[in-house]
Amino acid sequence: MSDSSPIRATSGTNQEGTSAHNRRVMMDALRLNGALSRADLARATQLTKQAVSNIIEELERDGFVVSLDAVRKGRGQPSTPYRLVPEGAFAIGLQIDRHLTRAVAVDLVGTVLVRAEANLPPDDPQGGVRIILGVIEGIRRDLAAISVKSEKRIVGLGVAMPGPFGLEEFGDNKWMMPAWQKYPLLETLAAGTGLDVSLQNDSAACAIAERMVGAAHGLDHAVCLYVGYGIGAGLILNGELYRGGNGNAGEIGMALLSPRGSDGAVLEHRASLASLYQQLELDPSEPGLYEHVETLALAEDPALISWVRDAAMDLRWSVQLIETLFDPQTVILTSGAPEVLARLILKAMLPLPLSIANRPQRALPRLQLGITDSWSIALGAAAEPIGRAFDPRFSAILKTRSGAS
Amino acid sequence: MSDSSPIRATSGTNQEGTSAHNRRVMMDALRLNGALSRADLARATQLTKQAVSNIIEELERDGFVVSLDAVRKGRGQPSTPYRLVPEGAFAIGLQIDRHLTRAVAVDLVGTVLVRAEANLPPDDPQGGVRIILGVIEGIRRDLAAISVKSEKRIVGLGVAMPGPFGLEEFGDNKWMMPAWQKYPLLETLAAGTGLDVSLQNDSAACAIAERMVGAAHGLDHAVCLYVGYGIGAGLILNGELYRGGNGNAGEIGMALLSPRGSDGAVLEHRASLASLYQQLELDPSEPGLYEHVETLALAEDPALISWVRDAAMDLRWSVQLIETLFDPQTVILTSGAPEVLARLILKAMLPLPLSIANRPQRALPRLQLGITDSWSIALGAAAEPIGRAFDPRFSAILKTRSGAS
DNA sequence: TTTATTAAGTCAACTGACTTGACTTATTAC
DNA sequence: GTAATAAGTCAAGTCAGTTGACTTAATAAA
Repeated sequence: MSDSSPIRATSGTNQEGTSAHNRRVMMDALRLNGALSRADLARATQLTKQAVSNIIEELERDGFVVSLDAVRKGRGQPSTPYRLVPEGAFAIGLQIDRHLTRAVAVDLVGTVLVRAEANLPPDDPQGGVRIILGVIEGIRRDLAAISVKSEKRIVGLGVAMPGPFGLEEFGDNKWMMPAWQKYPLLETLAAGTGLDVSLQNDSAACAIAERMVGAAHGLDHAVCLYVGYGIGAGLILNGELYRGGNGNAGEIGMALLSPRGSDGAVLEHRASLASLYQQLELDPSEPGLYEHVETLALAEDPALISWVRDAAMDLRWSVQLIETLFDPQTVILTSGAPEVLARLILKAMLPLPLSIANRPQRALPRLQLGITDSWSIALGAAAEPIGRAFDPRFSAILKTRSGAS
Repeated sequence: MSDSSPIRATSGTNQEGTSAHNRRVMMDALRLNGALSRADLARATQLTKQAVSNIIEELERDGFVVSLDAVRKGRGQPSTPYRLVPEGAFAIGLQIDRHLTRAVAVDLVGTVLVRAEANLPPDDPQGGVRIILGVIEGIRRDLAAISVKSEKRIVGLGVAMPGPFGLEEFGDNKWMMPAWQKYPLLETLAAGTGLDVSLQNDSAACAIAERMVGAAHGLDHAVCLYVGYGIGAGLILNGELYRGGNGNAGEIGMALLSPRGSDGAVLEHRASLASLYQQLELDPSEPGLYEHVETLALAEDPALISWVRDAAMDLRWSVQLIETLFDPQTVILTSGAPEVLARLILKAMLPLPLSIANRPQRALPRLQLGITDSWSIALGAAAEPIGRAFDPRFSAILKTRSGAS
């Protein structure tokens, strides 16, 4: 059938959607609050005790939750708390960078169980994908050694790489990895692994990681400012990653620094690690770069400190911008740089400019340091399929179009 | 019961939620596509013909939809299209500004049926609210004269006024109307009208209006740049107004123009109507201001044109910022100014700077003019309760906490 | 040491919104 | 004319959550 109906509408839903949502709600509540009894869950989710009982029973049968010892607390029958079973699900996360790839396997609660990395030939997606598939295979083997049933419980493969995606105008930007942009990466990986594959940019991955196990845990409105080779903002809005109309929301590195600047200078020209490398005349493809920068930061190298001071000026402006436009509960600074450097940058960014975030009673700091670990992007990539499979969200309730052809 | 449980969780749902969602989906589909048959609706929403039939029957009984004449189109039984009944619901919208208030009544499809305005005493919420309640009463009387059943079918009262809300730090900004910020406005209006009351800022109201009947109709990602006494961005993200963690998202007028500017200049210092009035030495409280500005704009007054040129520089920067951070399908320029002036500003903003919105095949212009009508804010305010009552959204599926006290 | 109170959790029948599959109706194409 | 096609209905079926009574197990009070 070549029936391409122009009618646009939101999907309807039915009992399946209800049930799927309620399962997600249960698991989300356990993730957020730790162990909870059926009665606790009933109160928290507004469902009846009976409904919760049925759902928990099913989740237990499916291996997603287990009961703990009953606890006595005051009058009444003791309650039996339930908690998530980490081995209930796994996901694989893949970071693809210019010169290397990192892959991790995580479990349902976001613990990294296996990790592996490999170098990538520059600008050669075909060769790169061969290497990547090998790495993933290794990860899966190691994971199977840890948990026998893991293969059946892998919910997906998340990929993170530098964005933006789908543009052709910015050909001069080396960090966009043009060769990779044109390559049918997702399809190839899906075919090669048999897994559902999803794609995020680096900063989105960081944001997802922060929400699952970091500073944004349990927050519904948080922005993750990622300072890497480029600069991006990962947006958690209404408890979910926001991607924008074309999947490129949050590309704050491309924000013009000033309305009047004739040079068209953008944030990442001055505050990204690329600009640091340039200023210090370092070769980004050099293997020992990370350690070298770490050493310089520890030694408070004057040239590096000078860059930090300049970059921090621009970054504090970008935080004000983020607060002004998104009004998040907190902004999280993450980076592909060593933790020492990230701390130096954060310190140099304070005090922050006045913004609508200056409110009398703040529960959270305006700016805080996120996960500073070179595996955080791969972790975030892996967290995405977990979230997609288990977090409560609108799209999970809706019926999905089934028939293809 | 003083039971303030610290357990946080998303609400669960049940058949009521399913049914409520599906009703909303039907009405949304009819709003977006015009008249549709039951079979069309079934295909579009993925529900079965039978489910659609039941829901439509119920909606027809409740007076939200009616059938049209059957239409023959090719082989098969002719289909009976249904459309929304405008008189199915009404809402009242209220704009509160420094010196005046405007109120409108709209119907289910966003047609303005009644309008009224009145002057407000400056900085006197108590006296102001008395006037406002009188205006609303008049509106309701006029509406009842048009549609007998209207009183039973008013779904809410939407209020729009300049933001941001809930801050105390920016005491010097006259346009924030500090006296009004402290006054328990919503409670008083709810008590005085017996209606559900909601609050938005001006730019959010504009965005809601654009989505219901303007340039953002049917779009899920659009940003409305509102140039009024202040400047704000109304954010439609994932098909819904985004409010941020504290309800102040989109306050782009407070964005710092540059990381290095020692003066802390923000966008609305230079590009808002307040800055225009200041530069032309006009008194904002003068009654004939709107017409005066219109005359100047029509005459292409040099001083005004000079301001337009300067403001446009800053505004095109802000559009680039919006595109970079939100990646919307389109940006809509709206204004409290006369249409001539808005057109002058828009023209002066072109060409727009390079951004991620420069994509090969764009369906929509990057920037377009929105509703330029001094009643658009009141219209948007009125559209909010309609959307809240009838648009498909996540929160409408979830169970709501019932018991209080 | 009872006995009352409180709270967790289960049982079994019920409800209601969508689904299923067969059927009716009304057109057009051959 | 007859077949094909599509809209829409009928009536029984399914299933997830609801309801209200009940059971269990603990603490507080008499």
